[in-house]
Amino acid sequence: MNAGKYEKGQKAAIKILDAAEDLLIDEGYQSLSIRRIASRCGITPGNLQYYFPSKGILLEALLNKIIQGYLEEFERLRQDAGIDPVMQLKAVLTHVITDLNNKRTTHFFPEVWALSNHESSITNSLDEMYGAYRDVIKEIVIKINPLISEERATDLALFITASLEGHTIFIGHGKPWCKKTPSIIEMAIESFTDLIKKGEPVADKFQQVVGD
Amino acid sequence: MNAGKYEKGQKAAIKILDAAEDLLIDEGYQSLSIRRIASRCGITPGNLQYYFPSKGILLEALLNKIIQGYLEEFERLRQDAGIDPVMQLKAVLTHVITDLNNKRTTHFFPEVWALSNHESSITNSLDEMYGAYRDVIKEIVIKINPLISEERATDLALFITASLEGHTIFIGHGKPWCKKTPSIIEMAIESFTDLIKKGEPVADKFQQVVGD
Amino acid sequence: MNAGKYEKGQKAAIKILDAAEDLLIDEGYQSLSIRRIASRCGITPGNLQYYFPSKGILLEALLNKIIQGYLEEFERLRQDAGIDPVMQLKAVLTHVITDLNNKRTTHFFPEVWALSNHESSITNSLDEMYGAYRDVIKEIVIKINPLISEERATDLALFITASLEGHTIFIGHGKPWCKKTPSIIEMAIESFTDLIKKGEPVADKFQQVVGD
Amino acid sequence: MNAGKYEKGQKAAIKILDAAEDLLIDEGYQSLSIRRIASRCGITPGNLQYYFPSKGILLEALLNKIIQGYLEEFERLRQDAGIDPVMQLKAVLTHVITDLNNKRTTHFFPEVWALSNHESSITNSLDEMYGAYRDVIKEIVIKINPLISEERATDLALFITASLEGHTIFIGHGKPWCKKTPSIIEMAIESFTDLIKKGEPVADKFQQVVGD
DNA sequence: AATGAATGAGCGTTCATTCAT
DNA sequence: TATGAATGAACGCTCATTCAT
Repeated sequence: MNAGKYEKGQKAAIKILDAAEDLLIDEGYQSLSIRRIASRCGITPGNLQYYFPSKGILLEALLNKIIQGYLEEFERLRQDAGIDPVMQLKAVLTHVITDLNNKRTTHFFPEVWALSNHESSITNSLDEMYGAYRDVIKEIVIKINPLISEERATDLALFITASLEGHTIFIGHGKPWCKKTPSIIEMAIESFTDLIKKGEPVADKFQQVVGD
Repeated sequence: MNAGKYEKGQKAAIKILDAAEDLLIDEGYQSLSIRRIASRCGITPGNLQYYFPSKGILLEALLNKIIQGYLEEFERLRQDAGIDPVMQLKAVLTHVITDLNNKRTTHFFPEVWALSNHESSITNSLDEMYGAYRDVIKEIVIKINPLISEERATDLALFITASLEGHTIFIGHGKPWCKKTPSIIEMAIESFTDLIKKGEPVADKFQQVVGD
Repeated sequence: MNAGKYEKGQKAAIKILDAAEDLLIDEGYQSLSIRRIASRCGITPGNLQYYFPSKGILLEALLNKIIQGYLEEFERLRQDAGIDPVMQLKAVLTHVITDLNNKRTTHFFPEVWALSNHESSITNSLDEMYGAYRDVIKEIVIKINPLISEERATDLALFITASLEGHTIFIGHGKPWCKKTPSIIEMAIESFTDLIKKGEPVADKFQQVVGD
Repeated sequence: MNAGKYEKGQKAAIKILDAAEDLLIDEGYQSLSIRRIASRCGITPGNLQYYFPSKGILLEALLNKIIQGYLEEFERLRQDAGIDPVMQLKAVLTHVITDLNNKRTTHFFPEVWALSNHESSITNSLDEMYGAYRDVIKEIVIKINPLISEERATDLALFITASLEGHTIFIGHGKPWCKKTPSIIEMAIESFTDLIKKGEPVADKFQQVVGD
């Protein structure tokens, strides 16, 4: 990327990425063409390609930019750690689930989920973001139940974050179940807290039966 | 749709939809062009368009075909109702989560999630499918906890199915957390069963505190 | 053409030509495709091509059919010969100019004028029709002014009919000068009658001056 | 239109319009495709579309260009006003009728007449041109017969210009009556001059009869 | 840093036509 | 007679990209 060498160029690069983001959110990846991005920010395709020599490069920069926003948000969530970890979990869950209703969140993630199945270049950035996300949750999990094993905490964080992502499709922006958001938040808090407090699972199916 | 009235034509229509499905799964919606579908099944674009006069019509037929498969699966799950509803829930969760690892499931859903944000024609079929999915879960929820209200059952079904969808992105085919599938299944069973058994939530945060 | 061997086939051929005519009038030659004609009369393109093996053949049949209608009209005009040839001229002019307002007349002729510049197969039918048209006028011209030469009568008929055709574009169906039709009729009657009565022209410009 | 801002681009845009005009004249509107125009001037369809983003835009530019030529011609005719208005009328009629024999005139107008019946976007430019055309004639009409009413002058101009257009089809380039052009000119001069000099028409049919 | 110009490939779609059934 | 099926070419158009200026 040629961006960022001079101030003017930095501004132009940002303008391009902003236009690209708007386009991606508004009309989906199928409509994300160099021409349309360029025309959205009033420059020529040739000029755009000076900043981002190929569409792939632009896409990568775009994803990193958006993901960076979420990473910063996760960092903020981590630092908002109150005294009571359960309250912190509630706060995080409430925040994250509520955020699903932002058009940006609702529209951005399905696009990258789909893309990442076919373009491995995208997978890495996404994985990194989800890693940071899980770390926030994992930290809280351990605070809530310090006796838990490292691996169990990892698994719980995976289970919790993955479950939350699933709600995007149902209670996201413009989705038919929007009004159920409070109920979803309540169930999430309830079930995840219980699950964390329970700690380790019973070892296997046989024991499960015996345990009953 | 001009789909085959002779046997030969029927076969061709099926061949087209199969090729389209393969292409969608393998390379994503961005690569799903009439020309590529046609060349995949060795016919000309003109001939393809004889069967599916527009890309939109083909896409609709394709989605309905795939979704039909899932609908039939849900129907099978419902009829596999054993004596013990908890065991049935376990079976369904195990089946559904395991199925996330099928390449078809892993790749198909993110594509339609993304599409449905921008093409409302797709939303309907998808909603219908998820409705049937939720009904299967809701039925089991009520069997497990007959005292539960209609609305709570609905909410629980929404919460459970949405959560499950989220795992697609993490333990699906080719995803880095595949090996965690058994753990995810265990946590799902554990937490969803508990949540269902608990029944109605306490009304709100204030009452929560008071109730304690 | 395979049409006309059996009654059923004749009907089908007529149905096709009627649909083709409607389409030509409504949407112009650019929209006159085999497929659209076929779908207009509820048959398949393959079946249409049984009656009219190629588009050119269909077009020729279509033009002949329409032109036949005008030929019959001209024949009727000729036979409506009253006692007074001047009155007959008035009647013919009034009829012909009024007919320009028929959508069929307004739309059909520009299409064939354009076509005949590039497809000589069309020119013949059109020439034949205009020949019959001129003959009607010529006959009246001679009746009005029997002293006139054969050639002058021919020229006058050409001048009159050509002039009339020109009004199609201005006072035809949907044209901005429709309401001027009565005035146009009056001027046509006035000037053509005078011109006919005047008889032979002065031979050339020099004589014109001398003649004065 | 992206028409050339550099000299090179300007030339290309002109080259495109010239090729388009040639093609329209030579082979008719049915053959006027982006691809054929592009290949006629040795560029790619993509490049052509850089200058004229859609076929409609190109067509509009093409018609305006051609019509502009005729508008300028009419302006020249107006300014060639000699002392004697009758002589000016003769000059104009001679020029206009003679011009019908130009292939461009013979072929262009039937195409746009046909087009304008189905594409309203074309009608406007054409109407404007004919308006200017009629104005030239109207001016001369008034000079020849100053006692004439405004409305009568308008009607006469309409009658004259419309009549002239009609000859396109019969004495135009390659038409069978070409050799009659001098005779047509003579009759046009004769009859139009007389008609103008006569002035207002007798009021209605009854008076016409009585008047006789 | 930015534009104008150009390419070549691909897109969805329509077309006249052919032919087995 | 009539349909269903298939072809191959062309259509208008958009695209990512390149490059001289």
